[in-house]
Parts: sequence; C-alpha cells; structure tokens
Amino acid sequence: MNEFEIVVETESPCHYRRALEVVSSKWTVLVFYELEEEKKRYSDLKRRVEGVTQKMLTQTLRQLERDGLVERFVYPTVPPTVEYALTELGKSLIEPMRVLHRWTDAHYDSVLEARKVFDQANG
Amino acid sequence: MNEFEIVVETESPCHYRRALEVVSSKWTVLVFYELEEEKKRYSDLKRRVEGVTQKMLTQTLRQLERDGLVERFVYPTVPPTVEYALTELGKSLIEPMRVLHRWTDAHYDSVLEARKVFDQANG
DNA sequence: CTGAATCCAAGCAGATACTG
DNA sequence: CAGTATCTGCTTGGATTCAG
Repeated sequence: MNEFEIVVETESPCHYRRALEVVSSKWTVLVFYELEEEKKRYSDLKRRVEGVTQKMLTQTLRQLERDGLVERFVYPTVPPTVEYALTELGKSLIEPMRVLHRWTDAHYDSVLEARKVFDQANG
Repeated sequence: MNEFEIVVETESPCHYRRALEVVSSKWTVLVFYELEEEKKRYSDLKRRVEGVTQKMLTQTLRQLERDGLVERFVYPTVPPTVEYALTELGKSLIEPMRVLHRWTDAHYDSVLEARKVFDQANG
C-alpha cells in the first residue's frame, strides 16, 4: 500500500468489464477447472474438455498464458511434451470463480424458469 | 429442498459456463451496475452507459429481463416512460459480481503487466 | 421516448491440411 | 505430440431508418 493509492469509491464498470473478459471466453473456465486439479498436458486437456477443438484449446491456453494465469512448460522430448499449470495469479482467481459458481448452483434453475415464462409470454 | 435432490459434489463446468453467459456479455455488467443504484429509465441508461448503441442496450435489457434479473415497467404516458429495475434474483447476483470486481481491482494490473511481458517475449 | 427492422462489415469459430 | 496455416460459414454489432 502506498500513500498515494487512489481509493476508488465509485464503481469502475469499464475496468471490471475488461477483467471479465479474462474469464468469460467460451472455453476459459473449462480449462481453468481442469488445471485447478493439477497441471496437465495439452493432449489431456484436449481429451477432457469435451467439444473443444484444437484451435480453440490452443487459443485459450495462449490467452491464459498471456494474462499470466497459466504457465507453459515445454520438455524437449520426442515427441514433445507440453504441460500447463495455473500460476499463483491464476490460483487467486479460483475463489472468485467459485463464488459465481455457487450462485449458479443456487439460482440457475430460476433463470431457466424465468426464461420459460418469458418465452411463453412473448414469441 | 426435496429428498431426491441430487447433490453434485463434482464441479459442473458446463453448467457454470452457461451461467457465466448471464454476466459475460459486453454490456450486461455495465447496465447491471447502473440498475444497482436505483431503477432507471431507458433514456437514462442510454445516456449513462457510455458507448452503448440503442440496439445493444435494448438487446441487453431484453436478455436480462428474459433471465429474470431485470424487471420492466411501462407507464402509459405520452411520450412513453419505461423503467428498468433489478429483481430479487438480480440483486442476488450483485455480491458474486462484487467478488469478481474485487479480484479485478486487486490483480488486474498484474494481468496487464503479464501481457506486456508476454508480448515483448513474443511478437 | 422507446423501441423494431434492416443492411452490412468485421470478427469468431469449425473444418481441414500440414509440420517440427 | 503439439501445434500452425488457411479457408469459410456464421454470428455479432454498428449504423441507419422507420414507428407507436
């Protein structure tokens, strides 16, 4: 903490929105949950994240690596071995994600029900 | 709680992913923060959510309404008055959003720094 | 004021083929 | 095994126009 720290009392939604991009891509969360258990190889992720294409998995991992949430380890074997693991920064995001996850488990049925009602009332 | 409720001990990332869609659209969070303060008229939202187009605002509000997070009140005045407010379900999502927001405030600089490092190391 | 409808350009994602 | 490269269809979002 430095004395010049600016305490933002008001919300900073734009900032927040950008941060959401960190976790809001289609495959990011799925990969995250896999890596939360333990570090995994590319092929393991490919196998375990159902429906992900090779392109999307690579793209997702690159983005997570770029954001400093995931670290990539290359071992000069033949054939190549590449492992991915969460960084400390990545691990720090797990609990916030869990909170959202809990909201899901508690309320997602309500959302689905609301949609049903809405769709019947409209087209 | 009914006795046949299935308690899912394992993670349900797919379910979670769907729920994230609730809050991950570009404008959703911005609108949400506006409505958190108090209910607002369409034109107020349009003015306060910087950069949003009429199409996107309407689309966002429709989706939130459909998900049961926002309620729409139409008053038969001339010209028309339409107000939007968070529902109880919507309000229940605020705290989880705040948690993510706090993570942002605490760590987003680290993400930006990581990106800088990554981009310099690569192209 | 609060939208709906349409057109269009840009970006995203799937499929496929190729490589160290 | 772990990717890169390319092509292509689809979705998304901005701009514009019209309407109750």
